[in-house]
Amino acid sequence: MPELPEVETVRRGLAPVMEGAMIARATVNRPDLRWPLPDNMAARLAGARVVALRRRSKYILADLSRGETLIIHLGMSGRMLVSGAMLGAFHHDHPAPAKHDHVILDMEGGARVTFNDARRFGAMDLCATGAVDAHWLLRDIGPEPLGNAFNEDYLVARLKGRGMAIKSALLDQRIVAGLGNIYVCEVLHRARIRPTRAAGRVAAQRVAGLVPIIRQVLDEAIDAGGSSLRDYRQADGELGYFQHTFRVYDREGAPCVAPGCEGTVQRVVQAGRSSFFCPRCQS
DNA sequence: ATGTGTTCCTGTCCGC
DNA sequence: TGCGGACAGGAACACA
Repeated sequence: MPELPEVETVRRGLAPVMEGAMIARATVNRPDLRWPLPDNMAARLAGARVVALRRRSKYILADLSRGETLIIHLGMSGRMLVSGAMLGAFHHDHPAPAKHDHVILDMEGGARVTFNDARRFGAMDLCATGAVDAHWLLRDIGPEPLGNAFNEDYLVARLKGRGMAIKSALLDQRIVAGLGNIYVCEVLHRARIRPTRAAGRVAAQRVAGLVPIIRQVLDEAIDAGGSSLRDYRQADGELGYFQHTFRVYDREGAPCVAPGCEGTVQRVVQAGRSSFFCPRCQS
C-alpha cells in the first residue's frame, strides 16, 4: 500500500476538489472491500458537504457536514483518481469505467473521485466525527511520526526490553503509525541499524537517532510526491518520484550507496515481508 | 503480554 | 503463448 507519504500525497490531491464541496452522488459498485461497506453508505454520503479532508496515519478522513466522517484506507492497491476537474493546466475528463472501480463520488461542479482497488484490501467506514479517534481501526494506533508525541523519549521507552526485530517494531502501527515496508527499510539503512536486530538491543542513543531520520525520510518522500510502485498514483494520476531515491528497497544485489561503503544490498524475509539492508554498514 | 505465521484478493513478472 | 510459482505498498486474526 501506499504508506504515509503516499496517503498524504493522495490527500493533498483530493483536497482541492473535495474540501468545501458537496458530494452530489455516491455510487457503490462493490460493497465487499476488506470489510463490508457501512449500511446505506451511498445514501449517507449523498448531499453531504466535505468540511475537511484530514489524514491520520495511513487513513484519509473526510469530515462531513452531517456530523459523520468517512474513513478511507487504501490497503495495498487502493487508488483515488480524480477526473472532471481542472488540475493545474489540464482538464481531466471522466475515464471509461474501469475494472475494480468500487466507489465513485460525484462532487457538485462535476469533479469525480473514483476509488479503485484491485486487491480489495482497502476499506471505508462511516462514524460520528467526534468518535473517529475511538473507532476500532484507529483507537490502538500510535503517534503520528511527524507529530510532537513521537519523540526520542517515547521511542526509547516503547522499544526497551522488546525482543522483536527492530524492523517489525517499526512496522507495528501501535508503536508508530504510518510507516510501511519501504520506509522502514530506508530508515534503518540511514540509521545503519540491521533490520533483524532485536529492538530492545539497539542502544538508546541509536534508537533516539531514529526519530529525526524517520521524520526526514517521510518529509523527503512527501516532498517528492510519494513513491510510485505498481498500483500507486497520485490523485491526479501523476507519478511520485521518491522511488528513484531508494537506497536499499528493491535493490537486492546492487551496491550499497552509503559513502565509502562497498557492501551489497541483501534481501531477507522477516515476518513474511522482504527486508533490504546492507550487511556491511548496518549492524 | 509478546511474537510469529496465515490470510484476505488480484495482478505482474520471471523461468521453463 | 501458456503455465506455475513467487511476490507485491497492509494489517487483522489465530495461535504458540
